[in-house]
Amino acid sequence: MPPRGRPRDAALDERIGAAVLALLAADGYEALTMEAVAAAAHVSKPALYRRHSSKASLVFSVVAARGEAMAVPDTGTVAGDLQAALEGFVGFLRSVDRAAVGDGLAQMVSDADFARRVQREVFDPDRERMVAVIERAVARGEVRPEADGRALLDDLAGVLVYRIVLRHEELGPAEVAALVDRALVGILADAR
Amino acid sequence: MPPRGRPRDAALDERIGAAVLALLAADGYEALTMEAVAAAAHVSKPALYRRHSSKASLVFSVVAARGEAMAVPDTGTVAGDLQAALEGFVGFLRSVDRAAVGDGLAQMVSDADFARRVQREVFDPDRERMVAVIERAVARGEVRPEADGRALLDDLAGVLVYRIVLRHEELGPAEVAALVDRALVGILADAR
DNA sequence: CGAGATACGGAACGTCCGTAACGTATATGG
DNA sequence: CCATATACGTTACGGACGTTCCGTATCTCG
Repeated sequence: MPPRGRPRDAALDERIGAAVLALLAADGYEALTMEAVAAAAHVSKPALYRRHSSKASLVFSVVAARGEAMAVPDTGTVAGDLQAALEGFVGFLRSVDRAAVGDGLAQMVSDADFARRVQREVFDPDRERMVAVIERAVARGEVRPEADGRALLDDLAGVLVYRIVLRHEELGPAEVAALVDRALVGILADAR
Repeated sequence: MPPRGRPRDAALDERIGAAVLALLAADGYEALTMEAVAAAAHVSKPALYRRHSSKASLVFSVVAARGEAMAVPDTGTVAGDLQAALEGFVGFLRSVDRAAVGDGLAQMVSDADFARRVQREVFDPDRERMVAVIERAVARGEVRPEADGRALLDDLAGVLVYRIVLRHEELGPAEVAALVDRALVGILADAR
């Protein structure tokens, strides 16, 4: 059965999304206020809060909807693949508005539902795509088959978030390579 | 030469610290407001902000000053030491007020100075103490001497913060053991 | 001893988030 | 057609952070 009362106006969602992206591009997350979004989208503030329970959730929803999936590299070796993917991830983490990330992380920390949503909509899909890198390496005989690819990728994601977002480290190719080495040394087939 | 004008009253710092701890214990970080701190400490709000640039910074300063150093275990094996230390760290991360952690992380993300301070006052000292665990293992011949202990410990800290604080995972001893395994398999001396 | 610099308390202010109240509009179901 | 449920806009409000102003107090330097 369809919902009871007056349906939501889908045009408002589009205007809201466009307004968020425009304001974000113009002045960044810090200067983006809910009132400005409402005004730019020609929408009332209550209509905004009916759709998005907080500023962090609003921005996340809009950006995640437009977000592109991570590209899965194929360089021929698992080390090369991971290096390329991680450098891409590093670049992404550095390109994002820090205030937005901070607010989003804070929301994740104290709101488990929001954290699960971020996980499901952003991290899990990318991780599932990246598992192919490990599986290919196993098929090539490069990585031992009992290796836990998902756990490895989770570890790498955690370390990168920690070092780049929280510690403000400038992670260059050499540091990424060292990280890949530490992650792979235990699961490569050619025991050294 | 001593500073020019009227000196800060150290008694205020003490009253502020006591007030923060009392309010934190009573109602948690969420309910703690700057005005309540000022009132409980019999201090004006400007005096509060002269000492601490934000609520996150205030609470961090007070809590970090009372914070105890992490205990360095000595179980006889590097795996046992890491297991014990990480379980202690897990318990600590779970015992802390989530709202406070979220606010603190957000501050770290967008304020590099604050992030460095947290790093220097909390993470670095514990890490430096924990390096002894790796060095003992190297001395015993359990771990290969070229292993980078600090990098290993940073990796572990990053993964735990990511999984517990951001992903809300319930990390039991088995998961911690699996994590320790993945971290150690590459640097143990008995190549398997 | 005076001048300058800084701290203190009190009070008010600006800004922003998120919510509530109220009247109007648009859908479904009987 | 009418009752009910929900959406929408306008407006106002409450709560909290962080700042500013002002008069007063307490230091150091000349």
